Amino acid sequence: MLTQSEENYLKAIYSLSEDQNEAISTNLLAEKMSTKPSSVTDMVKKLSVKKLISYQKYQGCELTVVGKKKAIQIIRKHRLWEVFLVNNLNFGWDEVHEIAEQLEHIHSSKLTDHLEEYLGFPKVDPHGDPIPNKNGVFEKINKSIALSDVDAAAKGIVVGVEDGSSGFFQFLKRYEIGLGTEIKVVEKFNFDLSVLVLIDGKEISFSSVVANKIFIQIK
Amino acid sequence: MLTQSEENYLKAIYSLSEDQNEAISTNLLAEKMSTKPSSVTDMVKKLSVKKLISYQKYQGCELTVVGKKKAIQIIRKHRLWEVFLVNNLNFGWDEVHEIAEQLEHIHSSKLTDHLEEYLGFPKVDPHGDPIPNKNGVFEKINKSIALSDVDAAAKGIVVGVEDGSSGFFQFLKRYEIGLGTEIKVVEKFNFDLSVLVLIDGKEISFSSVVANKIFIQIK
DNA sequence: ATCATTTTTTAGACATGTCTAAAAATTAAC
DNA sequence: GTTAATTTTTAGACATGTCTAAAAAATGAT
Repeated sequence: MLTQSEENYLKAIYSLSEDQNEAISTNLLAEKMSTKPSSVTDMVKKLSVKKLISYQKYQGCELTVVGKKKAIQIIRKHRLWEVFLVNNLNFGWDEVHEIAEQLEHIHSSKLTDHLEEYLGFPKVDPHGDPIPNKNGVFEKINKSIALSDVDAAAKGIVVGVEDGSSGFFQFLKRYEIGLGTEIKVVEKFNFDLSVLVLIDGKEISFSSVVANKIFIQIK
Repeated sequence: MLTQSEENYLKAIYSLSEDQNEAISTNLLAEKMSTKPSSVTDMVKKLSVKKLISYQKYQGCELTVVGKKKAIQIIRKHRLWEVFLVNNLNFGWDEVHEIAEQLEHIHSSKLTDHLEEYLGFPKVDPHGDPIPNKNGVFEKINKSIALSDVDAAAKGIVVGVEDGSSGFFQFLKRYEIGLGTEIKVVEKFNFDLSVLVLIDGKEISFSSVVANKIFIQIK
């Protein structure tokens, strides 16, 4: 039986491994876990003994097949609980994360499976992230994301805009933006939350109001 | 924020306090918690510093008003989750305790309240135990219990029998047992799970099959 | 009222998961 | 390719919650 801390490390390693193919460095993992590198070294040794990760001194760590399965099962629980909280208990999608962080550590696969069935075998959670099935299988979905939430340098195509005033649609028309338009985020400005983007070779600055309403899918 | 261990101690002290009015002794609490008296002493000191219990060396402990409120809130969560597991997720009433022991430690009063509403403000859990409301108020219910589950020396009146074969009703008739009949449990035998009871001054031995089907309410 | 038994507490230990400070290994710079 | 900067590990510490063994207090017996 894994402790909550061990489970959280597995989840963090899994998450970081999605963004890069190499082994996860101690420092990177420490930052992700909001802890110190020395603490990470200790934990990484323990998980290595348990064969959940492979780890060589100074070489970072990687999930083993077993470790990856464990991580996916935790993510499965997290996302199923988020669906329950939003769909059944009327929580907003933005307030469920913290509670799901706790619920994901409940140990009972029967509970998870019954919950999944009760929810009607949902494919994605309220944030659009895919939910692994009982066997850990899930589809990699390129979910849409608001321009305001995209990291700088990201490139994608417009897959949706928030239904808004006709003024907003005029705006989109003026800049020749529609579904399928390719947008690249050049820079983001924190002082006013505006976003500088590149569309068809032209640089345009979007206010945060606009950036919140345009959704792109990153390729 | 209380740790799970602290919460479990509060719950145990509350539970023991229901059966007796005096302070809870260290040994009794140790047995309830399946731990050693020395561990209890340590924890009891900590809870005392936090003003959740009153404790004097060698004099046992008692919940303070604040401690009692915390304990009741944990029990509230436990019982609400049991209702959810049985009513919504199709668990049997006998397999939910362990899972509820985990769920009761999720920290979010909003979650508890939303869950309660979602379940339709149930008054009792699947075992017939009352569920405290948001303010910790609940009715003390003398719930019915099968003869097979009653402790020796308990006395009560029959409030129900499980619907069974006509042969069972013949049996009840033969012994002049019906709703309202007073039954006292004299002794229980583990080797065959039979129960020796006293009805209207006569001693009768019930097989476990029968004891499972007769429900009494203890006064 | 003293002695024996039981209960409870203390003292010291261990495991988990964290930290700081210092040492060691790796990587980068010239 | 040696030095400097960075990364990572080690060593030792601390808090939590547990334990064992021994001491202290309370209870019970005569």
